[in-house]
Amino acid sequence: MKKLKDIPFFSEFDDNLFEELFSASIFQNCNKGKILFFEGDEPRYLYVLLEGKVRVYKAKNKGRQLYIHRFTPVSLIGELANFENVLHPVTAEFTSQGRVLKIDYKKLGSDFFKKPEIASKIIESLSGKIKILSDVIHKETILSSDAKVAKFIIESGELFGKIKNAQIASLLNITPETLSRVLGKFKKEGLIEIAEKNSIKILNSTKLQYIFLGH
Amino acid sequence: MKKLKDIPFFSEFDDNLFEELFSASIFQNCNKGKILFFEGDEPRYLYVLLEGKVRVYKAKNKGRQLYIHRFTPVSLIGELANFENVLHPVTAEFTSQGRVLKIDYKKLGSDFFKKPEIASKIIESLSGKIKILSDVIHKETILSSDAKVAKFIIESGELFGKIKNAQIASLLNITPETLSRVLGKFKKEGLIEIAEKNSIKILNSTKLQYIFLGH
DNA sequence: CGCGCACTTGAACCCCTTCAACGGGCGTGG
DNA sequence: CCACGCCCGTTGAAGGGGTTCAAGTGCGCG
Repeated sequence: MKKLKDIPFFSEFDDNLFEELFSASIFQNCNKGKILFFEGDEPRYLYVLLEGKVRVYKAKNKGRQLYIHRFTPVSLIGELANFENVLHPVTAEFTSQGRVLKIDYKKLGSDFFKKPEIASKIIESLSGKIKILSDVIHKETILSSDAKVAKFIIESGELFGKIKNAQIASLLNITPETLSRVLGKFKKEGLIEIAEKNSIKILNSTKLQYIFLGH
Repeated sequence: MKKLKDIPFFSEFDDNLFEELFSASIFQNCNKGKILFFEGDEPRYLYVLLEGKVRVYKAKNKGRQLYIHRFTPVSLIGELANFENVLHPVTAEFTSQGRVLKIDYKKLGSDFFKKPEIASKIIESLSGKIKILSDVIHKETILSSDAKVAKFIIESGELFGKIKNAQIASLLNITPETLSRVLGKFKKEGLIEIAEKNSIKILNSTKLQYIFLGH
């Protein structure tokens, strides 16, 4: 409880609030691979991610996954299903060692979420998620693979060489083959070049930008 | 102002709240086709849809649109862009005569949204939107056209015959040709039949269900 | 009766995936 | 130090699902 108060997320909470929150919650350490909830699960808890990384995705055909987002501390996870009383629309899985505060929200008073400090955290978290989902929609339904890759190179180009291309492909929800072909094309057109250790150097960022904005 | 209080949405608000809200707001009557904001616009107002219908969509290639949702009264529209301070991710357009309350949210006190009655409306609205967006993601990235159509027949089958198939196709974000082919296939497989005035009769709802759930 | 609009049908095409084979670098073991 | 094997990225060819474009069909309404 001492520890919790040091976390910026909770720092504005007063002691009563803490008492109530804490009495309905437990801490849980999680290993890599731990599933907080599966897509389609009945919601039971609200999670506050305190340490580690959590990947959120939906299941697609043939065991493939639609990558949605990677959460880092401090984030609220799984609150939608609670407020809307629907099944979890996604699966949440730890991709590293970590720790969550697991809140049995049914034990909380019904007006707990109406307290300004809490409500404002919730609003913040929900809007953040809408933004994430809007982005996913934009990427998955509007952008071509070329555009996705161009965008990724500009925004997160430094990741090339640090993680495997197959992982990048899965962040972009495309196949490694497609990623390879697009990179090949960009290289041939002189937009980028592959430097040592598979890292990428941007040669023509204007044109890259153009690709992901307009086609 | 009298009128406003009769609307369930506002009925819990006390007079002070009303005063503040009202001082920052104007009513606006809107014709069919009126655009509240375009995708990419800087957010300036928060809208409360009081009458009429508002269609929300994103622009795709070649003038096509990605249909997201149709709002009916009473709904909050455009609040995301305010809270997250991002550009509007969608376009909002009246598809009928209607009326909005247009709130210049910058005129509101910074803690206006922290008041329990308001916060709780906001939370409600935001969670509703997350649900909408999750659904869009599910439909657009997981479901095949067959599955989309099967789902639509089950959930909104009564619309066939009432509106044109081309309109249904655009709700499903598929082309009229695809819709026609899928309906033809379902008919040939004995899942549905076309009754008078282009309406649809379900012959095998189990199998339809199966198509949109599992493939 | 005939016109027009909506729906249908066919063929080509596009984008991406899938499957399969290949190639190249790197570490490990001989 | 070389050779092997493995992993990862590459490349090619085929396939699939939907769109696009164009032509055909049927039906209601004047």
